[in-house]
Amino acid sequence: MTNRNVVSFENIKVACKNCSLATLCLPMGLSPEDMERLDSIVKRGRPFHRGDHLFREGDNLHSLRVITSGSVKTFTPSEDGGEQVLSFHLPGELIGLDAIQNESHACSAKALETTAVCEIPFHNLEELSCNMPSLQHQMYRLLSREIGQDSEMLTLLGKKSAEERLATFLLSFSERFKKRGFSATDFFLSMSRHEIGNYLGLAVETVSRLFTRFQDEGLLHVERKHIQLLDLPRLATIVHGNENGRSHQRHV
Amino acid sequence: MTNRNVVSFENIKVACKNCSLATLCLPMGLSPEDMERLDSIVKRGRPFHRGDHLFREGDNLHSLRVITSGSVKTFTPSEDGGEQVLSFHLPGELIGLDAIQNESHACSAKALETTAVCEIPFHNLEELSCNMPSLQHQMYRLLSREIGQDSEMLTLLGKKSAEERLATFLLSFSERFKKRGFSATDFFLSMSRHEIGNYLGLAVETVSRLFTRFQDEGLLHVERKHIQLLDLPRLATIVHGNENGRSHQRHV
DNA sequence: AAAAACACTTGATCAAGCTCAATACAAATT
DNA sequence: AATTTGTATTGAGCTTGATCAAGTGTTTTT
Repeated sequence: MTNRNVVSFENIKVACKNCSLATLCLPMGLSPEDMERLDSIVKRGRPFHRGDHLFREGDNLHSLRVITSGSVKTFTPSEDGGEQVLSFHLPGELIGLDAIQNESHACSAKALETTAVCEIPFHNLEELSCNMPSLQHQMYRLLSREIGQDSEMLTLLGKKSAEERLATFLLSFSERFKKRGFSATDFFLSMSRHEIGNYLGLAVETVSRLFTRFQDEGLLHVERKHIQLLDLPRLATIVHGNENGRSHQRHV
Repeated sequence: MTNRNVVSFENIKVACKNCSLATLCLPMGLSPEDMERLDSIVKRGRPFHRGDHLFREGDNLHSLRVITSGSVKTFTPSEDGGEQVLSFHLPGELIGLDAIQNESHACSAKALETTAVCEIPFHNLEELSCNMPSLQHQMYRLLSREIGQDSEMLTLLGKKSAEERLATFLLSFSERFKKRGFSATDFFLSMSRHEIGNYLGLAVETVSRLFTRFQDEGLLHVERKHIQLLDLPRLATIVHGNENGRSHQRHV
């Protein structure tokens, strides 16, 4: 009873209710009591290092994972070492959702830098969500959001030009960093040019050339992975098709 | 008590347990009792005609919908009348899942031919799934499956050549028709060349040329919307990159 | 039945972006 | 500090698939 209120340093770090990501993360919108119930099934392991796999395609689904710090790429490897990057994940984002269907992971996940995650054993989560309508609702919302995001990506890959793709990519990160309390205009990208190109359906060289061109046009300053966005409004017009300046839009 | 077992013609038609799609559809895997509970919230309206909207982007989410006959395309319209086709749906498939996040539809859906649907009011479904673990599980699986399918589509649009895209498209329909008890090699596509191209990220002309070429190569016979696949194995090798014959594969 | 609107096909041309190749730069290793 | 390795940039040329244009066939409207 006495040490009920004595919270160790470690506990402060690890409880959902004390986590700065709570409003972006799975517990978003849960009542304090519900958050505590969720918290009771969450496991925090040791951090992953750059290049470590969080899981591999084909692995059994044990847990969904939430990034708490660092960043991760998910991708579908192909026989020959090639891959399709499916997404980049920042703190607060839930990964592994595509594994629920077959109880086995449909993609692989790799840490892009030193990365910490919360593990949420799926069977516990499912059981808990049965008795916690707010959690079930949150799961439905997160799954649905993922579907919506994929649809945007389909439009990007199906219809947008190379420069629209890169501008979209940069503004997406800008917004996501901002939501997490970081600068919207000055940040480091943890992935390589190769991974950016792979994700956007472009060759590395095209990505590199576009960075150079964007810099020449005064849209941004780039030095390796360090990006400073200098003209958000103009980047935004590029994202939305750039009606004026382009002679050829891709088939509508 | 006496007419408990007297089932009217209409009831036969409309009950999940008598529906030939039950094994492909939302009630898949539910016990007979659970299926009946699900059945109690399902509404069957009158059919849609070619070109009718099932819902429009921005509409409030009232119901998820399952196609029972016919076919549907979903798409995100853009200001100027252009659109990105997101998917084509056949009987047994659940649509509207991307609307859960914001309680409003993120895409529009249009009937490609005369189409009947079951409507499942989402709030009832959510409530029911709270008290029915098997239904909740099924919802998680279906949402997860959608995410997995979108990922495959990202690979298609990000990495595959025009001929790989069309071959993938055709084999996908072949398999889906087969699952529904139709011929895997002889079917009608309900969408236009334009819609196929839009979906696959290709110009109409390219789609048309590919159909002609595939026919010349003896892979299929095509006459307007009527497709006969003549060489499934060869189509399958095209899907998987066609290691032999292609000098240029897209950036890996 | 004719006209109009639409969908599809085929051909010719062009450009966006890929491939190949060489170089520059940064980080890691010795 | 020098070497190696990996990553990024830049240039030249080429290919895929888009665009433009014309023509054919089909469906709908009058």
